[in-house]
Parts: sequence; C-alpha cells; structure tokens
Amino acid sequence: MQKTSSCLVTKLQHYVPLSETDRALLREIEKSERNYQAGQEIYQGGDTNKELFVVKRGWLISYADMPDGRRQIVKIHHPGDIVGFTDIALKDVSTSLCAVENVVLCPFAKQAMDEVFRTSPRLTALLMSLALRDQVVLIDLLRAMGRMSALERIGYMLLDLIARLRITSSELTDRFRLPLNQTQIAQYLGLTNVYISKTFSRMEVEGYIRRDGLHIQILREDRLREMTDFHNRYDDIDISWLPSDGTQA
Amino acid sequence: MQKTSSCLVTKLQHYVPLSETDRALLREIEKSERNYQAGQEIYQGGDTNKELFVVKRGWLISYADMPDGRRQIVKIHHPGDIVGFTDIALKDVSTSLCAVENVVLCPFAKQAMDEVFRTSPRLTALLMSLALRDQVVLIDLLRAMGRMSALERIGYMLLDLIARLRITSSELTDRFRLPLNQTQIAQYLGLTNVYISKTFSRMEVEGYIRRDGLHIQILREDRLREMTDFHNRYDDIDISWLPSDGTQA
DNA sequence: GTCGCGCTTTAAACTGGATTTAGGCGGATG
DNA sequence: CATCCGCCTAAATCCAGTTTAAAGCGCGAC
Repeated sequence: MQKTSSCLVTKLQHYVPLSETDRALLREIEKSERNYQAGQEIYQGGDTNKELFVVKRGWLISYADMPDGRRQIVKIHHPGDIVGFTDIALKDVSTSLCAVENVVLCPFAKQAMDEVFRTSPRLTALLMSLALRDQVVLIDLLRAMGRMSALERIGYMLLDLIARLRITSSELTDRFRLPLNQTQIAQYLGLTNVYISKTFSRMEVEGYIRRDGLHIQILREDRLREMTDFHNRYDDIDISWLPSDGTQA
Repeated sequence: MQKTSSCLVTKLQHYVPLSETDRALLREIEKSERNYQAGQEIYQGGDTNKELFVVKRGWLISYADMPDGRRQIVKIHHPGDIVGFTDIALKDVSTSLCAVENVVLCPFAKQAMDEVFRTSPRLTALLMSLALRDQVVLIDLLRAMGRMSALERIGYMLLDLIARLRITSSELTDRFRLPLNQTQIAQYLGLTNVYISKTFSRMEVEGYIRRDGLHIQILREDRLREMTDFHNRYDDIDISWLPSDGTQA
C-alpha cells in the first residue's frame, strides 16, 4: 500500500507478486537518490566495483570502448532497471555508464544485495531469472549484429525498446520517446551515424515508422517482427520454479 | 577422493574449494551419460525446455537461426561446461545445440538444479557468479562483432578459446586443437567462410599464428591481446561474497 | 536578432567484406 | 583405384556500409 510507486517494484511485480517483506527490502535499496545530468559519465570500465543502482528516472547507456576510441554500447537502461548486476561477481566493472539525459539513480552497496540473497530466496530467484533473461536478450542482440542488415537492426532495436517500455506502461501503443541521438544508436547497432540517418529516412519513406522530434511511431510492427524474427523475451518468463514467497521466512 | 575426475568439478574448483556435500550433488548431476555423434542436433530453438547438460567430452555449439537460414553461433561449449543454464527461466529454449564432433553429455532435469538451489547456497552462488561472468563474456563478444575488423575478431576468438582451455589444463602453452570448420567460425564471428579463409592465411603470412591440420599455434599472443584489448574474464572472479561453504548445512 | 553549438542530412568517393564460381586436396567408401 | 564429399583456397566481381566533408536546422545564450 505504498504511495510512491517504485518502478522497480512495478517491474518485478509484472512477473510475480511480492510479499511485504520483499517490498521492504526493495524500499531499503531505493532509499537514497542521486541526480546526474545529461552526458555525465557515472563510472568507467576498470573502476573498482562497489555499488549498484536502481534507475528512478531517465535513460542511461552502458558501453565498452576500445583503446582507440571505438565504442560499443551494450545496454540501454530504463527506469526500474537495476544497473551493475552483471558485474556483481567482478572486482572491477567491465563497462562504463553514462546518462543520456538528466537522470535520478538510487545507489546502493553490493552488501545490500547480499542482504537480499540471505533473507529472501524468492527475490533472489527472481533477480537471477531476470539476469538470465538479460543474457538471452543479449544473445538476440548478438544475432542482430552478426546477421542482420542495417534496416533490420534498427527495426529490431525499436521492437525491443517498445517491448520493454510496455512492461511498465501497458497502455503504451505504438509511439514512444527515443532520447538517443543517431551516433548513440550507431554505437549500439555496430553501424555509423551517417548510415543510421540514411536508413531512418528510408524507413520513413517506406512506411515502417514516422518520426517527430524525439518520438518514434512504429507503423508496420507486424512486418518488422516478421523481418527480424523478433521474440518478446519480456513476457514469457517461467517463474514456476521460484521458491514459495518469503512470508513464511 | 573421487577416482574419475569430473571436468565440471575441476572447473568449479578452479574458483573455489567444494565441500564433499557439494561434490556429491554434482556427482548426482553427472550420473548418466549420453553419446551424440558429430553434426547431430541435440535440441532446437523453440523446443520445450526440460533438461540441462554437463559436457563430458567434445565440443558443441549453440546458435540462433533466422527463418531464412542465416545462422549466428552464440556459444562454444567445452568439457566441464553446463549447457542450458541460460534458458533455465524460459519455457522454451532460445537457441539450438549441435555437436561439432563426437561428444558425451550428462543430461539432468531442471529439478536437479532446484535441488542444488535448495541445499547448497554456496554452489548456487558460484553457479550464479559464473552465469553472470558468461554475460560479461558475451558483452566482450558483442564488442568484437560490433567494432572489430575481421582479423581482430579472429584474434579475439583465439585468445578467448585458449584462455578457457587453460582453466582446465594449465600446462597448455600456445597451441590447441580447434575442431570448428571455417564456416562455423564465420557463423560465430559474423563473417563468411571465404573471408575467414582469406584472413587466416593472411594471419599466417604475417606471423600471428601457425596452422597444422586442426591445430592452431598462437605466435604473437601479446600483440593480439593489445590489438583486441583482450581481458581474461576467466581468471578474476570475485568470490569474496560467496556464503561460507556448505559443510555447516 | 545573431552567434554558436549539437545534431541531422546529403553527397561523393571509397573499401572491407560478401558473393559467386571454380579448382584442389584429403579422406572415406565401394 | 575411382568416385564422392566435405572442406579449404583463389580470383573476379559486386555492394552495403564507411569515410569525409559540407550544408542545413533548431535552439538556447546573450
């Protein structure tokens, strides 16, 4: 019966109801807030790994750079996401994190996660399921990068983003705000900004999408799904194996 | 004090000592064996997800296909690996599995994994760490696919493979057997078999490697590490947060 | 207003890797 | 010992996407 609805709780409860104990654990994690402004780098690959974040507001990107400056963006983070879970078992973080717009994060120490692991088997299992799901999503992206044309890759990215946004706001239709610039999209899809521009224009001409400032409307979602053989990994998680909920603990 | 040394146990103990209880759990998992011959497809993406495998002998590949036949290989499995862990939270498996040579697998039901989760927090945490580590490795591969040239990608793959093989056989020097054909390597690196052939030849001419049948010798490992900004993710796992070992349970 | 700045667009030249096709080699099979 | 088959190599051609450079286009600062 919390008044400030947390997007982390919303996102997790999309998969499974949480006990009051579990929600209390999560509230603890989201206790403190920190602001970062657009373009700010929050940590860098190689830094010692000491805290995780829950995204409260705004989009962020994680990326890995080559020494000569080539950059590969590997994850796009939205409100409700946990950032840094992947690196939990590493001494140093493997990617850098940057705010693409003004954001609000809830930082928390790795130890807080230990607390979750110790006291809530159900939440632990859920987080683990989501981490494994993320790995499947990464595999999908890998396939897109290795085997799809530029147009297919952009289509795939748009489908993936909208599927994720629909988790938290189910009334969302076919239009959403995309606060990434074309250089960042290129760094995500393994292309160049110039070719992103060209392909976006082409997609508009051919009626796949419509653009309006930062907003993208997907006009031929079915066709894009078919072209990219898209699977929505955010809907069909199997939670049947989760331990019974924490109320008994 | 087991006589038949299990490569799974060897691989896990590379990171952390295991209690007798834990080893017993793993023995249970490796109880039954099944043989598959070279080229055989063991399961297909979309099949219902019911069992996992420990690799006992031989190499295998996991891949995702597009409906029109384009194929992306996403993982190369070696003896001691657990296959299918990624899909544990999915109703249907997301990739296909194929033996690249004659292999021996130990199949076990998902429930056996539940047993591990219930009874050994330490083993659970270790498996989870390794799953997260795999995700970091996947991110490295993604960077290679998105931002590296053909020569760099091949170099990266060779470095990754030899780093993994060195976990189980530390006396391994700079030479190893690579039972993949060039078409498979291409499907792994997002290139074509023809260009793999060309680039391999070039790498040999330029003194990066030497080839001899299925064997590859890496001659300029330092240079390749530098070119690809290679990080060995198999060495530096942080296990300090693991719960104390299961003997007290 | 107009200057500067970040971002997108367009165009032209270029190239890394794809495609296609043919040949060659080695090992299994009869 | 001839045939076949899977795999690797080589050469010619082609093209999707890169590179470089130069406009456009808002938009906020002053």
